Amino acid sequence: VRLAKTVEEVALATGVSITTVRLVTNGQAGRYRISARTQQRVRDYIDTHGLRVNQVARSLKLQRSEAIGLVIPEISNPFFARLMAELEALCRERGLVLLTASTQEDPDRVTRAVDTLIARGVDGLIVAPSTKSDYAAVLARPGRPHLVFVDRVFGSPPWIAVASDHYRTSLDLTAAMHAVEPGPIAFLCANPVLPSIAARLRGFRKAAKPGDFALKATTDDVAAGRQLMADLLTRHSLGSHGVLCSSLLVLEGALKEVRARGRSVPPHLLLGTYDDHPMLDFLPCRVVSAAQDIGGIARSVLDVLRLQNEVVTSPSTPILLSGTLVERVQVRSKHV
Amino acid sequence: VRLAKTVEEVALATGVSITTVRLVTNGQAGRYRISARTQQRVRDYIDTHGLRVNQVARSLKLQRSEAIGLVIPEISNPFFARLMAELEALCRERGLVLLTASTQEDPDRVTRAVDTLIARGVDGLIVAPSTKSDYAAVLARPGRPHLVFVDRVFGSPPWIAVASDHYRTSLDLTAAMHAVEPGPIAFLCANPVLPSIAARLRGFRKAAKPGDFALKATTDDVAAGRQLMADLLTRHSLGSHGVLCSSLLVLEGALKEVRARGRSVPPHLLLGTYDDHPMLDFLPCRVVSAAQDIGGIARSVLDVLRLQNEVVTSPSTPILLSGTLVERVQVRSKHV
DNA sequence: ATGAAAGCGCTAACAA
DNA sequence: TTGTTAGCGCTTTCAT
Repeated sequence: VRLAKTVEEVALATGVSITTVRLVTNGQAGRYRISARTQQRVRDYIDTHGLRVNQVARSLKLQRSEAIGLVIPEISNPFFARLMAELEALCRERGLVLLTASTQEDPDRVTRAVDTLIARGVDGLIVAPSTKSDYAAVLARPGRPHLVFVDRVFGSPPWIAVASDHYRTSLDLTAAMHAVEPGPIAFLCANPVLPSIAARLRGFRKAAKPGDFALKATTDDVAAGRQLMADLLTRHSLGSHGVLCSSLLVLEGALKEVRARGRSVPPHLLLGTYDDHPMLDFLPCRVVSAAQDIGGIARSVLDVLRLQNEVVTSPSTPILLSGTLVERVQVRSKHV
Repeated sequence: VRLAKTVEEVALATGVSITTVRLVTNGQAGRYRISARTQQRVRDYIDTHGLRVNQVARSLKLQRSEAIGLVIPEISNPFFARLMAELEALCRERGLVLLTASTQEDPDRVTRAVDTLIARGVDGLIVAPSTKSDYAAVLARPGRPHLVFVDRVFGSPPWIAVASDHYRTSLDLTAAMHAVEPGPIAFLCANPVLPSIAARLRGFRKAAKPGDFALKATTDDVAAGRQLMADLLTRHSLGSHGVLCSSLLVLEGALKEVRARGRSVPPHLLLGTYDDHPMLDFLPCRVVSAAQDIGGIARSVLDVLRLQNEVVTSPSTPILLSGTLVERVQVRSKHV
């Protein structure tokens, strides 16, 4: 591995001052009329050895870090893991570094994470909040990093937010399940206090047919899924309904419960879930899932995030991206 | 949300100098005999308003950032996602921030990522390298951040590395599959140039019985899994062998190929895979998987990572952690 | 018992 | 055409 040289090393090696090196690399060489020969010498050296400037000192001087902060509830949630991956890739393209903090859905930790990231001088903040809180303090102060909310749109915030259009997706997903299989649908629904879950529930109710019903939990995790499936099985057998899960974690829990009872998933079962994952291929039954456009969300977020101290634009309505249905419902021949 | 005040704001509000505020908050108040009354006033203010020091300036002064860098091939790989989550949690406990860069298995990007992170002043580096490269330059320079390798142990490095004991795990996993089902095992093996894959292959060969065989690919991704399964199916039917996949990505690809052929997974199939994932619950067949102790790896890494400019300890052999077999092989009753 | 001041490495205006 | 310098906000030593 050849590690890049510092500015000082370049200056020493080429026999010019540190200022000259920086003028050349900043493209200010023309403005200050550094001689072509000097420029070439510096450039040649850097081309072969590389250049690494101390970003800490640079950040202090410029009051700008070329870093942005991401605050998410949980890295192990596949949605947030992918969101983070997409954002990281986009940031790298733009020469930015992404600082990620996870908060385990603890509102206190969200505040602390935001504080930590501001202390580190991030140029922008992307936050998936756990509760409806007043972040006006961050947004109001001029010179503070600009903040964009993602995934969770509590109420109609006067600040900018990017999320999937869960309501519409839910309409489509419910309709798609009905199209595949006329039987009734049981909706295993995580805590509808979360706005994304609430939107999904509204969409489901709107598209529901007689016989469809929802069971609700008080969290959004695997345990909630187990509980919901347990509730369902006390009243019905698995084959009698389509089952729609409000998130992959709920689906995981629901199937864990089935396993725990020593049962297996009937191949004719119709399963629906929000969010998509390659491992849904593993399921032995028919599955309709609603993939979020995570790449699109990441791009939108970076588009609206103002990294310079620009004038914060006036309050705006949330940016909603539509998802894509993925149907794994083909009839499969018997085992290979 | 109440965001913390800066040192200057605290000093102004309490009517003392910035120095005094810092002496109090650094616990140096006794040494410099700040009056109890002053201390109390400062503390009270901070207790109610909070304090946020500019970490960028602090890092520049102290030549220490309380941040560590993590360089991984791919965030979307569940193993690395979880490793990152575990490291992030441990770092937060210790007041550290984790900077993560992903490199898509591109050795150039690894070097650039290391450079970027050093430029940001990280106190330590954790790297999952993509190839065997000479990182001696990083490790040799005194005053440079200490580097620990994780997951990938190329050769017998003269520097410290932490990984799972893939060889032993592979022995156990192969043996466990034979214990469940006497039939032969086909090992779908990703590119064995990766040291973890190579170790798994060695373990498989050691524990293999007559009739067992390995098919090899040239990458470690979903496409490799599809190809390997395609190869297998040209020669054999799915029911005739246990199938052992060298990683979850290979398993994903293998099952994608089965689906693409319009086939389904026979319930009596015995599947084995390295790495565990909750969604393995989704599979309709018997599964034996080998979970890595990712939490243990994260703890080990942070234990051996020297954040201060301590004397780098002498070359050491890799730290190998054992995994845990997870068997999903119980006979399940018919569908609920 | 508290404040003043230097210096971390960089940038950009200004001096030479 | 190139070098010198002030200052970003903090820590730490020294002066008051």
